[in-house]
Amino acid sequence: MTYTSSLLRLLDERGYIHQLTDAEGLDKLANTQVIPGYIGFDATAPSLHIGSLVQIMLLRRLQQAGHKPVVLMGGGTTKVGDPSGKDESRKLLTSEAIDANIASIRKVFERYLTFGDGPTDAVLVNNDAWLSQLGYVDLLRDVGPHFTINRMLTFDSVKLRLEREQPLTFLEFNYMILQAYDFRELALTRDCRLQLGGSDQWGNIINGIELTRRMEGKEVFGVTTPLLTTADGAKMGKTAAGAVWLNDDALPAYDFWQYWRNVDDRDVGRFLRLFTDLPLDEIARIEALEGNEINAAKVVLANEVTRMCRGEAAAVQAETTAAATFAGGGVGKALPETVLPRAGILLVDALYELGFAASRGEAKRLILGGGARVDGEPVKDEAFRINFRETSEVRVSSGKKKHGVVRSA
RNA sequence: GGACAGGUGGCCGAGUGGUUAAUGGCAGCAGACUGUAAAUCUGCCCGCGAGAGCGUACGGUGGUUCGAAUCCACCCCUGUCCA
Repeated sequence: MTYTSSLLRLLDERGYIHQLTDAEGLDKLANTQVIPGYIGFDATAPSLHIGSLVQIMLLRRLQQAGHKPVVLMGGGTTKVGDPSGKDESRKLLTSEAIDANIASIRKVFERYLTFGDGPTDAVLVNNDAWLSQLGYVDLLRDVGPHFTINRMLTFDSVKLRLEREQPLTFLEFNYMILQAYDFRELALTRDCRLQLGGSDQWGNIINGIELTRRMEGKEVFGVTTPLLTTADGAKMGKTAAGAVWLNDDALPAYDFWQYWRNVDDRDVGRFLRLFTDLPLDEIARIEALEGNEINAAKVVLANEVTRMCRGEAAAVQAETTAAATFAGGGVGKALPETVLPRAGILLVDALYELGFAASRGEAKRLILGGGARVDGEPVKDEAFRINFRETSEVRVSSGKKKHGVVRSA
């Protein structure tokens, strides 16, 4: 359908919409009032990674379209553990750790959203505030009648575990109930009318909608985004070094920039629409570039996303460093760096210290496999020592993409 | 509580007494080709050690044996069915 509200038009044309519960109803509502809409985020780590970036951008779009973003931090649900997260060891975090995580994660949201007390200003809430107040019997009586086990068993997260014959604890089984309760709570206390989320959250969102309707007689809506995979089918955001974290202190800006610079050709246009504020006609123009020229679009993508997430200075420095490193064969400021004693050090140790190899053995194999370079020259001798005769800094590379600097002490 | 089936390296999954640091696949890293892309082909893929080698590893603990992921005992965990 064609939407009349600026909100749904914006989301639609930039590729955020996978499913929505009542397109017409939501479209109408978006035209008549400011809609507080929320998305839930996990608080198990001190930083979110780019797997959550669509969701963050979604809240940003909500605000851009004149509505109110509500960031729901799952401080309470974190204590229970999401069963869809495979069988991850749900280590029990202390309340202090969870609070610290939330404070850290908030910093990223502040780059994407405007917080405050105004009608369309973003707010951040923690579901621990209400979940930890719940009494078991009360909860059972209030919420229990609205869920049937029959239905709960049909949920993918549950079905998957059962089919794979993996354990699903009762604790985890309750996760969906608490999530549904969140929607009802936010609808009641903050007049939240909309929950957004990834397509894997569809079931949870529906549960919340149903529960809110049954308990409060209130109509609320849900929107999901397509599950974001890279063009070759992998889940987004995992690299060798681990997740692509959003927080500065979790991943250097240079590496963050490089992630975007290296996306698959086929992903460039989609990512530009989702993750940058560039106008659509501009995106259409640069994503049409072919062959080698598509690289220019990737640089734009990297610059825009890094600027938004890490700030202007970080983006500029990352680009400068990349240019110097790849085009000039030189050394840029933002490369990883390690300082080692003057007396000639083993290349093996340098690779290890720079984080290009997880162990010295791995570093050796890298050298023997022909992947190590010193100042651009391949080195195949695993006993190679770096000497600082001429200069006090040497460029050490693992493969063609990972570069670092070794300085003499 | 009982019967049966299971627990192997990041994941999946072979292996039922020795030549097994453990077949194969996925993921990952590197090389070639390229455009810091994709696809393809090749090599690597527990740790320490220059090396010979040493250490650690097949749920846990003991045991049998010259020798165990493989056999035995007990325990823990998971699944299915029964009570």
